[in-house]
Amino acid sequence: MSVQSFISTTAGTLDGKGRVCIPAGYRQILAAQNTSGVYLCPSFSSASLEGFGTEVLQKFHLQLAEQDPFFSPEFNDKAFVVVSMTQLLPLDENGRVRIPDEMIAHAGLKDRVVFVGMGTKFRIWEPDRFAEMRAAHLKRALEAFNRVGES
Amino acid sequence: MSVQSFISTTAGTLDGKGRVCIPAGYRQILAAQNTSGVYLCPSFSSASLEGFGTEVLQKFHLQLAEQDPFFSPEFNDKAFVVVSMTQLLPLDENGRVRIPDEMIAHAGLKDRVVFVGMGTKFRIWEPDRFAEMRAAHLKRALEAFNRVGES
DNA sequence: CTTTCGCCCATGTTATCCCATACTGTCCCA
DNA sequence: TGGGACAGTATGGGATAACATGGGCGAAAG
Repeated sequence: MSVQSFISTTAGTLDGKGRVCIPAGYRQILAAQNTSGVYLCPSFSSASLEGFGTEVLQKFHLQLAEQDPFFSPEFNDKAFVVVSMTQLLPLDENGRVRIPDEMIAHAGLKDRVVFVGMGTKFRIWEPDRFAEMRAAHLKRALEAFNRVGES
Repeated sequence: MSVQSFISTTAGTLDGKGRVCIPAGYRQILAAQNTSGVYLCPSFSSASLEGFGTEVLQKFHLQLAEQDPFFSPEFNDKAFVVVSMTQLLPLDENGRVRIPDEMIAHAGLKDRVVFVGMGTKFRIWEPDRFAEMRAAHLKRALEAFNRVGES
């Protein structure tokens, strides 16, 4: 079995209860990682949410376990940024999660969302913000491409 | 099943009797570590309290055992800070603990608290102090992120 | 005798579970 | 090649249990 990764972007909805349905393909990947639910945390560098399975978190947890929990400042720094902001959200039997209000606020979610595959993780965006962000990305990529073409 | 760890940050309250309700998820982890109650001690590096189960304490004992118990100054320092300040607090049947007054004073707790997952342990903060601390942490993390991005 | 602590019940809120329905793509057969 | 049936998927909403929190009472301690 090959290493599965989150790809493509798919649309979804955020209902009145603050729930979103995780795409079926993503759920399969999460299940394959022995993840009961999905890990979610706000992206600290963008207005979106990051979703992933145990694979990402476990790697991080192992790093932490090697360090002294009381006397290593490094431990506290690392643990804080990622671990404290991450939540393990359970899936209901239809494959949905309830997204905490702070996260909804952080990503500026309204009633629609997009899931964006990023390989080992995926992101959840408010559609308009995502379009903006993507346009900027494409523009930069195109500029870089043209620069190479000229030389 | 993978090693459970304390993640996410959740809000809670400190009532007039000096009690806080440990989040249900944390209680499960503590129970899984065969901890009857919760170990609590003042953080010596911040204005917060540290909570953990037997796992941390055991590891700590192993570390200490490797050192010379009589002639290592380090031993005395570590042992003093952690062992002597740590208390095993019992949970009532609703999952609450009575926090000793010295600890309430140390963390500057008033009527609200936040539980901050740190992997193998968790911390209890006064919300305003936590927000301050978190802002500083995020700023540093973001700076580091941008530095990497530029190079 | 007074105060504190531990124990237990009551309540409001929130999340979890469950069912019903709409939808979409896929497959099969005409 | 088109239409229809079906299965997997997505969404909405309602009932129920779990949780967090406040308060009361009795026992033990000072």
